[in-house]
Amino acid sequence: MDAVVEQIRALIADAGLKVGDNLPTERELCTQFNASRNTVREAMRIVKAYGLVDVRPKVGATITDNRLSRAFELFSFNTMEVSRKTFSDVQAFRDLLEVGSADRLLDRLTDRDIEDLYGINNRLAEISDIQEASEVDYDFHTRLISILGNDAIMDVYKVMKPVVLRIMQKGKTRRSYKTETYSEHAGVIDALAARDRLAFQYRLRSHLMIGFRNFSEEMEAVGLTKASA
Amino acid sequence: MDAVVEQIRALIADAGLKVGDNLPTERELCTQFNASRNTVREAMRIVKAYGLVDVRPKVGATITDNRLSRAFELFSFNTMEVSRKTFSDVQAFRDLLEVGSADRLLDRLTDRDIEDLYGINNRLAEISDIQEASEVDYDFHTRLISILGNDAIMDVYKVMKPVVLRIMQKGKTRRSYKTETYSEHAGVIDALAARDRLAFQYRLRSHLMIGFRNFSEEMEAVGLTKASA
DNA sequence: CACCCTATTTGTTGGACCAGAATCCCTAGT
DNA sequence: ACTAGGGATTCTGGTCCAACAAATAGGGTG
Repeated sequence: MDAVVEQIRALIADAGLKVGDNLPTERELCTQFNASRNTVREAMRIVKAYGLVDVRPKVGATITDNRLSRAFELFSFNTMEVSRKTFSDVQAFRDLLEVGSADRLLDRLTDRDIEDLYGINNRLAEISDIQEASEVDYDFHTRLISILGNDAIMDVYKVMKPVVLRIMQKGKTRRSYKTETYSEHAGVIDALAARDRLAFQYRLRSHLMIGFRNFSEEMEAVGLTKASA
Repeated sequence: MDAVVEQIRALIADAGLKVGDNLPTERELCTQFNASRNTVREAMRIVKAYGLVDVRPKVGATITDNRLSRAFELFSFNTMEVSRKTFSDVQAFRDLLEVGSADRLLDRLTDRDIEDLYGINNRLAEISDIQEASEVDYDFHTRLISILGNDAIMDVYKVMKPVVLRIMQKGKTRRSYKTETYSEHAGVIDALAARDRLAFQYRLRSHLMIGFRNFSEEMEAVGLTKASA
């Protein structure tokens, strides 16, 4: 089996396959490697897990390079012992990612982005569940990051999702997301639409700080220095 | 199938299995998940590829934690060069992390940090191997990041290490790290020591750009202009 | 041009057998 | 009677096979 994995790797290397090219079909690989389809499939799953190929029905295995994504995903399996320091580190990280990338963000910003952001934010008005509201909040920030077009940053943001969601949920227990979170987001988008970098950074940073401050007080009040897995 | 992977992960988490414990046998998991053995096996290969379990004949799947080493293995595969988009995304990410955090960096900077950075950089002078020089280069930037005291950022930087090393190696093939890399680093540290934020940002950004530009030319020379999907 | 149909390919199932490691049990020696 | 050794048994992952389900790309038809 490991031999088949090695053969697939060798095939990719020897054939000089580039991103976008396709591997032979599973059944072809069976005859080529003198192995059963199950064995070839198991090997292919490994190669896929390594982020080297993307396999779709009817189309086969296409060469990709998602290795960095996989590497980050490995950390999402983390035991997730969410300490207070983890929260504060993640929040500082978010500030760096979202506020710090303002220049490039404005460079790449399109009208479509602004529409989408308004659309996502409007979903907040029709929600009555904190859990769901946090998801929307997360979607908003993810969509913001996506403007950068940087897969590495997106992957990292996705990995942090569980922690970010917890921060958001805690932050929303003490205030109304329908008014405060909504208007804060709207202010951020308005600044974007006006291409006002300073306003964007100020409002976004304030938004991040407010949520986290509420969350911090919450933690101290309940005495939660550690959370679940 | 992906569902089975998720079920296995959930099983590990919910049962509170620790390293050294064993999962149920494949056949047991079949009945438990209502899936065929082949499907369970494919899922198990993925979990194994993620470094979460170590599976041996007759003994079953034992919980382990090889995730970090797996993350590095992803890139030690010589089957494929890291894609250009991955490189450029990572480099942009580094710029954001290192240059963008200048404010907080200067806030937390201590004399000890500066000493350490000079010390690391001085190691460059006694090195004749590009591989080793890249390690020192990486150590320098890691030490810089460490000033932030942010574990989340440090973890991300560590995961990117293989890619960053490749960028550095490529960048060093065309110039002398003993003179150029060394003096660029020294300039960055000097700016830090003088608490000159603008100089720090300018020099660090230039340093990052130079390495990447050299690398880009290298790739184009070989004809690798294609990006990932 | 839009719609549908078919052939191809991956996804999943159930079964079978093999090799080897762990375990149990029987035997022989003390 | 007790223990150590060795062999038989059993259990488990590893591989293979044949068939069907589901998805979909690509062609054919109106």
